[in-house]
Parts: sequence; structure tokens; C-alpha cells
Amino acid sequence: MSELVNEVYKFGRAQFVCYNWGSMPELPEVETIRRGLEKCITGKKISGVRVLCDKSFIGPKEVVEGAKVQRLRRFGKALVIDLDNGVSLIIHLRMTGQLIAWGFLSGENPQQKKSKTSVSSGVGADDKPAFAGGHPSENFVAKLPNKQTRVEFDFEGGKLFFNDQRKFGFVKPVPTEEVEQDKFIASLAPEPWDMTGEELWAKLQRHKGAPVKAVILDQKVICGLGNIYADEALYFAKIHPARKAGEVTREEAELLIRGARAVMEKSIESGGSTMATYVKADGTRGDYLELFAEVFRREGKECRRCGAEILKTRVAGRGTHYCLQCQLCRGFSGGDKLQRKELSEALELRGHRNKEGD
DNA sequence: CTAGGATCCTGTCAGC
DNA sequence: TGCTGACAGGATCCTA
Repeated sequence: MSELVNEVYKFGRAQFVCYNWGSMPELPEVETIRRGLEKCITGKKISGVRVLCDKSFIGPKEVVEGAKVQRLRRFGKALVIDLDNGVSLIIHLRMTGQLIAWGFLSGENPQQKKSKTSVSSGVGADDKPAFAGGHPSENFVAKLPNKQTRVEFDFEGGKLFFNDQRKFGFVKPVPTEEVEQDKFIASLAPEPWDMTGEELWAKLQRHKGAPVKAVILDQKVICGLGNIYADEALYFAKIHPARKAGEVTREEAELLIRGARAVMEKSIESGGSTMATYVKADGTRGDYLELFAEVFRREGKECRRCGAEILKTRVAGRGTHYCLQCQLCRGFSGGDKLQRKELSEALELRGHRNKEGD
């Protein structure tokens, strides 16, 4: 990671001018953050906590002050920081959360000089974070704290910022021994690596009337899939997202599990939405999706598998992307009708575009 | 029990 | 140019 970051930084903040949102943190991003933060804060003492938004910190901040970080764990999309005083911090980034660490690597970081007394009053602009992950945005390279900063942790030798544009995420201290009994964590289903196709199939049967995409987004059914990876896994398994869960075969459920593993492994490998992948070597903003997405936000483009057009629709109240040809509606009731409608809409859309002379 | 809609929140973007 | 409304979405809550 450090090589990429150094490459990035020499271009400076002024380079990041084009605005283009990436997407939300899901399991691979949280795992990437866990690995990155582990290197920064393990063994470090929290000297102070500033809560800038009450909603974002659930509980008394005093219980973590003075404690040292022992280890970082992940449960689905939740990050858990265990401290040495019997307290753990459960952190959920939801859609727009970010964790940005400053300092910590002072030995390797030429920007952290004594003259930079700004550490106590804010950081950014001329410095670079030691690690940044989560919802990709300017905050990865902006001055901090800023108006999206919700919680600020002072560590010996560095700072950790919890930013969250939409305030859906949270930091919550709980006794370490009660982490696994936390209402959210306790309800999580196994991750795709700990589940067989048969088990997933059995769960799909319990929600047989709902669209398969809605069911696999449920963390109590299978843990870790969000909107991006649900679309990608369904594409991998060639399953139409609107198909009724009860009509997915055992074989398809097996493919779906394999697809979920494959797309998330690929994303973890590429670093998820960390600073290194978000900011490209030429200093421009990267859309980290382009590293692995086959359908997500690729509507109107060609399917890399069959050449047909990727479409965008709405399933379970979520923007949903799929290949009309690969993810056929075959074998499910009402499918032909839906397919015809989609085909005609797609053709109509194409007609409009041709008329506009693109 | 399940299915589906509203809710939270801030910021972007298209349309007027 | 500035206003308005639709949209983005993870998890939870509520209703039928």
C-alpha cells in the first residue's frame, strides 16, 4: 500500500478536482480497513475522544479514554476494536462512513515533522493520511476534522477520524465479552465462505416469494453482501435479480455462493475503496469499481461475457444492474412477460439515443 | 412468520 | 442563476 500512497501524494491536493462518487463500504472494504488500521493503531493508547455528532457515538466516550488497542476484528460489515480495559468499539460505516488515520507511521512519513504542530488543531492539506478507507470522497485527502467528521480519536502518535456524510454509521462502546451478543452482530448469518450452496438454497426457500436480490441483501440470510456485490454475485451465477427466491435451483444457489466469494475476494485483493485504489497514480480520482465491477454502474455498456447491454432497473427498492442476456428470466413464472417488457424498453432507449445522434 | 414500504441523513444532479 | 424534487442506500421499524 505504501508505494501507491507515496506515488499518489506527490501530486498534491489540488489535483483532485473532478467529482465522482464511488460507492459504499461493504464487507471487502471493511476487511481492507481492518487490515490497514491494524498496522496503525494496534498497541496504541487512546489519549482523548471528541464526539462532534452525538448520534454517531452511542454511549459514554470516557470508557475508551486511556485504553490501548489490542486487536481489530470484523463481523460482516461491522468493525470491532478491542481495547485492553475490557471495552470494545463496534463501528459500522453504513453507506458513507470513513475511517482515516493520520500520523502513526512517523518514522516512514516525511510529512510528519515537528513543524507540523497542526496535529493538535487539525491535519490535512500538506500532509497525507497513513491510511484511509471507506466511502470514497475528498475526505481522503482533505483537511480534517471537517464538517463530515463525527468522531475524532487522539492517539499517542496519531489521530483517527470517523467521518460520515449521512450520519447513518456509528461508533458504539460495549463490554468486550458482550460483543457477540450485540443485537446486530448476534443476528448475522454466516459469510459466504462459511456457507454451502445447499444452506443458502434452504434459506431462499424460506423467503420464496421475495425477489432473490432482496433476500441475499438480508444479513440474516447471508452476511456481507451489499448492493454492489449482490448485483455482481447474481451476474456471476447468471440469475435475474427479480426472480423469486423460491425458484432458484440448488445448482444456482451453489453458483451464487461461489459468485459471492469470488467477487468479494477480488475486491479485497484490490483493496476495496481505500485511498490507494481511490486515488490513481496520475493524481486523478479513481472509481474503484472499475477494478472489478462487471455490471454495477455499467448500465448502457456491453456485457464482457456476451456483449449484450447491461441494464439498470429497480429491485427491492434498490438500483439494480444486470445483463439482459446472461441473466435470463428463464424458468420462472412471469419471466417471459418481464423479459419482453425489458427488451422493448431497452430497444426504445436505444432508439432515443440514436435519434439524439450520439 | 413473511413482504414491502417508510425512515434516517446529506449531498448531487436534472429540470424548470 | 437559484430553487425544487428525485435519488442514493444499510439496517431497522412498522404495517398488513
